[in-house]
Amino acid sequence: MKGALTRREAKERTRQRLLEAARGIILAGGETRVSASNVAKHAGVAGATFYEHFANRDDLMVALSEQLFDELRGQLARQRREALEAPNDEEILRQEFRTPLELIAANPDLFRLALRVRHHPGTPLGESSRRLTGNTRNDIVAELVARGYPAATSAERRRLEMIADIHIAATEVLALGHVSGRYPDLDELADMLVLVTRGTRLARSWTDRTAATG
Amino acid sequence: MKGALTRREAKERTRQRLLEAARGIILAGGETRVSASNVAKHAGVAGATFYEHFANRDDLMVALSEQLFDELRGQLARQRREALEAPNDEEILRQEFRTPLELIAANPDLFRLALRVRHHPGTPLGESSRRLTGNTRNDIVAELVARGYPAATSAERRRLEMIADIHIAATEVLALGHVSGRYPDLDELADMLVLVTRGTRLARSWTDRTAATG
DNA sequence: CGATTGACCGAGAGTACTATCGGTGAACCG
DNA sequence: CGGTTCACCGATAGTACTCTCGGTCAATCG
Repeated sequence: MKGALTRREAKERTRQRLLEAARGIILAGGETRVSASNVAKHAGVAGATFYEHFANRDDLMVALSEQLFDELRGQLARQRREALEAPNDEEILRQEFRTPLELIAANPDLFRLALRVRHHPGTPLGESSRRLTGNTRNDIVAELVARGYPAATSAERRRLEMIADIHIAATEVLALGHVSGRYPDLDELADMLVLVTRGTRLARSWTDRTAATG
Repeated sequence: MKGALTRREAKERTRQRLLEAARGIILAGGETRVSASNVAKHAGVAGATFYEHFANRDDLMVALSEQLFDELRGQLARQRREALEAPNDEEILRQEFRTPLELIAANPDLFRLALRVRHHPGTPLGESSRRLTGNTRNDIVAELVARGYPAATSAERRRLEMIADIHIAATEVLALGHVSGRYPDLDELADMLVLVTRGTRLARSWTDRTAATG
């Protein structure tokens, strides 16, 4: 049962070794070093074996991208759902910022990777990273609607997206400061992010005045 | 004077052709296609000629990085200085957001490039992009101090950096939405960014309570 | 004008990677 | 147990790139 693996098990094990090798290389910041030959070398298999498991480099990247960000996406969604069940007071809002901050702080390499590849169009990693942000934005918009923000007109919905974008961007930039060592205290970051919501909250009372400000 | 170039002029012209070719390739999103041979081909010179002008690929990237972001950095600094001379009312704050938004909207490829390379450590483009953000952050911190935000303790100065980070991140994420076609109205974006400052402004009255929130 | 310099070039050696092909031996199956 | 399958491998053709070297010829200089 242990020393004797079936062929199928052995092959799956090799595939995971290849994925792990690629994951290690890429989280260490070596996107460009993720080549079929280099991944095979790190996984301890011959170069030709790589092509028994993946059609080409891109095929590996697709599989890896999903594996890399899927877990993070799941955790974020779950934490957000849990927070939504609680009463709607200030401390809960604060927790809603704390949990993603903690998640990021626990996975700094993965977070840096997400930032690094986000604006790379046409790459599997970029797609996956943007999907993560897109999901989060949708969740936040839904929550804003639940909190009573207007979403009747397209202008109002666009504004909710803007607010969500700002909340995400603010969270990320402070989290980056944290993993870079500049902002050590997560509580302070969460407090600051709550203040941001105090500002964006004011948009709730905007009348619909499509570009009629000047 | 026109058909007859001195040797020095001709060489400088070839160098600029190489830089322009590289610029074109890179702004089109082809970082990986910026190779000595490809740049030479696009510039219409032989591959060997590349090495008459640059020691290697990285040498070109250093020169290109400075050229690419220096102009932008200069424009940003100038606009910020102009805005600071005006009286300190709401409309001026709004203009301080509008001008960078307009600058970004006028240079979408350059903006996307800056985002794309920002988190790439050890590359000349990354360095240059981060230097741009760093300058902007310093400018904003200085302005916050001028507006009366406390900056006596290191905790207070750190908070000013956090606020500056948030203002930059919010500006950038909305600008990205604009160049992506999601947020067409720059006025609306500027209004939203002013609201963000209404939130972060509340941190001005924080007493110094180093991680003493819970 | 005659000699020299140097900007440019073609050719090519060296390197790294992709993807394929035929072979090998252990797992698998009847 | 004997034949078959297939996961893995070594070798290698093909591609793209880096960087160098020696040659060419017009600009430059005395």
